[in-house]
Amino acid sequence: MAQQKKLVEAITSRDTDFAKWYTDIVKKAELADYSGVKGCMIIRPYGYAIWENIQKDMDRRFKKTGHENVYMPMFIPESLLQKEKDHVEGFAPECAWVTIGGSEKLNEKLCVRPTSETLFCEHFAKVINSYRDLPKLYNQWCSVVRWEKTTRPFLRTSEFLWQEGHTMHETPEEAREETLKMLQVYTDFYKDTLAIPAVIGRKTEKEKFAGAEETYTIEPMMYNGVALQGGTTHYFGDGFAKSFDITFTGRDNKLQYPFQTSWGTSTRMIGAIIMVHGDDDGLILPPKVAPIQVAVIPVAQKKEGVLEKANILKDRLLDKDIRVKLDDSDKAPGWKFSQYEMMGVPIRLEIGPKDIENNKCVLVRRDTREKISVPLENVECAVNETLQKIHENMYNRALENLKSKTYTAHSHEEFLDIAASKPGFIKAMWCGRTECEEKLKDETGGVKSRCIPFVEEHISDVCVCCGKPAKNMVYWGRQY
RNA sequence: CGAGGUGUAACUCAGUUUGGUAGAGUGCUUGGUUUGGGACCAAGAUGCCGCAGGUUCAAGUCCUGUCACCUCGACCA
Repeated sequence: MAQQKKLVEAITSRDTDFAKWYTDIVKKAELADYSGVKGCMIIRPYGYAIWENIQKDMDRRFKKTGHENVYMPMFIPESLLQKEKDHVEGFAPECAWVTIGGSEKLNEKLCVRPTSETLFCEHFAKVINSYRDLPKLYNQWCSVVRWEKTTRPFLRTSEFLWQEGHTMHETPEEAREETLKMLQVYTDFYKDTLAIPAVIGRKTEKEKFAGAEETYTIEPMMYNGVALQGGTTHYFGDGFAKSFDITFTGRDNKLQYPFQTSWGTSTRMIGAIIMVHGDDDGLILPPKVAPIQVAVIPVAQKKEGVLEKANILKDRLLDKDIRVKLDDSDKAPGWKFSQYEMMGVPIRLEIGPKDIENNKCVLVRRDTREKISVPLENVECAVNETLQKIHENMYNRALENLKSKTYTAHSHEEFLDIAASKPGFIKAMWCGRTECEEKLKDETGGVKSRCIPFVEEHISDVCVCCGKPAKNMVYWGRQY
C-alpha cells in the first residue's frame, strides 16, 4: 500500500488537474523538455521516436496514394506571402520575420514559414504547363513557426514538426476528391495506428483555413472532453492559382487554372496520444507507434541463468520485428515496473527464477494491468496477439469516452446548460450564420463549432441559437 | 497583450521577514548486501543563489533595472 501511494504521488491525477497531469507526463515520460526560447520545446529521444514511427506509417500511406516528398525553403519573402489576400491576413499576426542577414539589413524581410502554400504555388507556376503535368501530388516533412501567445508542449508550440501535403489538379472534382481522400487517410491513421476515434466533417465559414474554399477536419476528443483539431484538409479551388498565376494548357488547348488542395498533421498528434490514452500511472502508447513495445524485466537478475534467459527472450522477439528493450540495469524490479508503465510501454515481460523453473514468463498489459503466465515457447505469439488486443481495447475505450461525452441539445437553454456542466461535444442545429457561432462562444465562454459531420442527424427544425430555420447539424465543443 | 507566480546543486525545494561560513530530500559516482510493485548500508562528487548595476565592513537576503520560464485569461488555419 505504501508503494502504491508513492506511485500515485509521482503524477498529478488527471481528474484533479488535467493540465498539470499532462505536463507531468510530458516531463516524466521524457517526451520533451522546455528550451531557452519561449514556446519552443526539445523533443527528447523517446518523444522523437514516437514521431519517427508516426512519420514512417503516414509516409507509407502518402506514398500509397501517389504522393511524392519534396522540400521547400524555410523563408518566404514578404511579397510572396502577400500575394493571396485572405491567406496573409490569416497568418500575418503570427509570423516571425528575419530582417537582418549577417550584419546587413535585408532589402526585403523574410518570413519564417508558418505554412508553405505560397512557396508551393510559386514553384507550381513554373513546373505546371500542361494537363499532362497534372496532378501534382506533393508532400513535405518539415517544421514551421507560428508566434503563438500561449504555448503547451506538443499541443501548441512556436515551432512544430509536421507534414504538409500540397496538390494541384485539372478539375475541381478531382481536387475535392483528393481533399476528402486525405481526410480519410488521416482518419484511418488515427484509428488503425493511434487507436484514436474522432468526429470528422467540414469546418464552418468562420473556422476554415485562411484562403481555403472548404476546410475539413478530424476532431478527436481528449479524455477530459476537450477537442483537439487533429488534422485538416483544405480545398482551395483555383483561388491561389489565380493569385499566383498558375496556368496550364488543357485538353481543349485552352489556358486554364488548376485546382488545389493542402492538408496537414503535426507533432500535436503526440499530445492527442497522451490525452486520449494516458492514465494516472502515466502514458499508454498505442502499440503501433510505441518506441518500445515490450520491456523485458529480469527478476533476481544476478541469479545464474536469469539474464541469459532474458536475453534469449529479447532476441526471439527482435527476430519477429518487435521493438523490445531488456532492462538489465541494477534498479529494483518494482522501480522498473513503474518506470515502463510511466513510459506507456504496452507490454512488460517479467522473467525470474520461478518462471525459468516452469519454462514460463509473466506478461503484463499496460492498458488493463492484466498479468498472464505465458509458456516460453509461445512468447512471440502471445506478444503479437496481445499487442493487437491492446490496440483494440485502447480504441474501444477512447470511443466509449467520446460517445459518453457527446450530448444533444434541442434548445438554446439546453445548449447553455450542457456547455456549463458537461465537458464534451454537443450536437445541435445551426442556421449557418457566423453571428450565432460567435454568440454561442461568448455565452458559453469558449464553446465553438467543431465541424459539420458528413452524416447529419435531424435534431430539430431551428437553430439552437436564434430560432431561425436550421441549415446544418453541428458538433460543438471546447478545444485545445 | 492583461493578471498572478517562480528563478538557489542534475531534479523538487528550504533559506529572503530581521544582511554575517551555501542547505535538505531525491538523483548521480564507488563498494557491498539485495531483487516477483519505486530496496538497504557505507563512502563520495556537485553551486556565477537567472543576469546587470547600486547600498553596505559584509548581499542568496535590501534597492533599481533587466531577462527567462510557468499558470490563468484574451488571441489562436
